[in-house]
Amino acid sequence: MPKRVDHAERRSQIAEALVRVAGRRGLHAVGMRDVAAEAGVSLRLVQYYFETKEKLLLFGLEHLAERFGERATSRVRAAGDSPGPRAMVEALLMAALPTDEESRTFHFVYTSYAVLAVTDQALAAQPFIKNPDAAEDAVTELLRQAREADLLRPGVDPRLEAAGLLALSAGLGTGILVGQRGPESAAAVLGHHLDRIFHTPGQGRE
Amino acid sequence: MPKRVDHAERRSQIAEALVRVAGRRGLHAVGMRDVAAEAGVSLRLVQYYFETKEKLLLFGLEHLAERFGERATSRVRAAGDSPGPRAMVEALLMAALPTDEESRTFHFVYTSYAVLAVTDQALAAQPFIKNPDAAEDAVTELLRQAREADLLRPGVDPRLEAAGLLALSAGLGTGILVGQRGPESAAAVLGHHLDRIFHTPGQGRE
DNA sequence: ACTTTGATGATACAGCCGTACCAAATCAAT
DNA sequence: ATTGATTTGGTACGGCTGTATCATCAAAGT
Repeated sequence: MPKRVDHAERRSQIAEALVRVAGRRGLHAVGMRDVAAEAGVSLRLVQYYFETKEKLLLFGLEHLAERFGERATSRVRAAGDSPGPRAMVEALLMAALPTDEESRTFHFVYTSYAVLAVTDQALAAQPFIKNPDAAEDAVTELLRQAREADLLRPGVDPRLEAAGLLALSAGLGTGILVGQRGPESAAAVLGHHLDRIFHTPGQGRE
Repeated sequence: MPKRVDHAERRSQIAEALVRVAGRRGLHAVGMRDVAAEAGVSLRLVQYYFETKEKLLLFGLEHLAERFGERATSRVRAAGDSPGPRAMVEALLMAALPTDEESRTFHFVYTSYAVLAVTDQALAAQPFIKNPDAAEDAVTELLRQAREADLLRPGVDPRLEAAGLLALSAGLGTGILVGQRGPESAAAVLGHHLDRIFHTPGQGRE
């Protein structure tokens, strides 16, 4: 048979081009031609791999979520060989904050998707419930493990705190995005709440 | 002289039409023709009061912020004749949560504006820094008053907690918006954090 | 080597968008 | 009644959008 090209990789390349241009000019302002130009291919090729724009956007969202997942796990691994629950939770939440350019793009484009998803059923279907729910489950589980290891202050409800931490991180993130708050300030607030939940290793009281 | 019409009121009527249709179909999908139809006027009239779409959007944002301010103060007043700081803070934060249709529209359209503002300098200029900063100042001041009245648990930093509460409320709000979380769940998380900050009136411990 | 199949490029089509222009009503106050 | 602000209607222009059509080019297997 003819030419062999890895379809999945081509689609990923195009999807990353979509994310890049969306991060620069906003998702609402992204056209097929922009994506094609950013990816360095022809408009026709974008249509060839994604027949319609809706499918492109959908795949772009999946790709974005996947890339963020990789980033998050990479951050967690960078926290040490066998990081404690606190370090893992902190790495997880900090990875979601738009501090550097990559995470800023991620947060921005993802929020744009979220806004679109409110009125677009096709977008809302999968990721915007399943994805944060998974994160909440993960953090909840980490807090449970921490509680068993007696790393938490007494009276801490893992599920409630996990939900709060994630919502807090999201809110701080958009605060940074719109320029209301600096990354340091957001990190300080987040750190304060982690201190509130976790015992400080060395001392009993802060 | 000819017909006397209150320009400010007409502009407000059109702006509310903009908010309504934006709440239904999304801000990105709003056109001048849609606004005109929703307001029950001609397209020409919309151009008459707002020469350009950008000015219409700008005024729509100001109008939205103003309307939300009124709603918030009304909610605070509804909390009682002389509500305690906790009731005021709670009313403030709860007013921002998209529970009923009105607040849902507000939160949705406002978030849409925030996303637009990231790439649109004209939109970002005023409201997205000044506005939340004012809210943070207000909550901070309320917490300070509460601390002086010995209503807070020891070791509470008003500014830090105010920033956290507002970011938390914003994050929970978008969580509700995208369908990840119910209003009750969000209210529970928020209430938990208020309990954490404020003393429960009757008892020393929860 | 050639054909088949995949990949690519250029062009064109409707359709909607914001904006603009023109002409004609409508109505209150002088 | 004249004046002038207000409102409406129609109509049209570029420009952009997503999508479709046509033709072409490259490679792999019988």
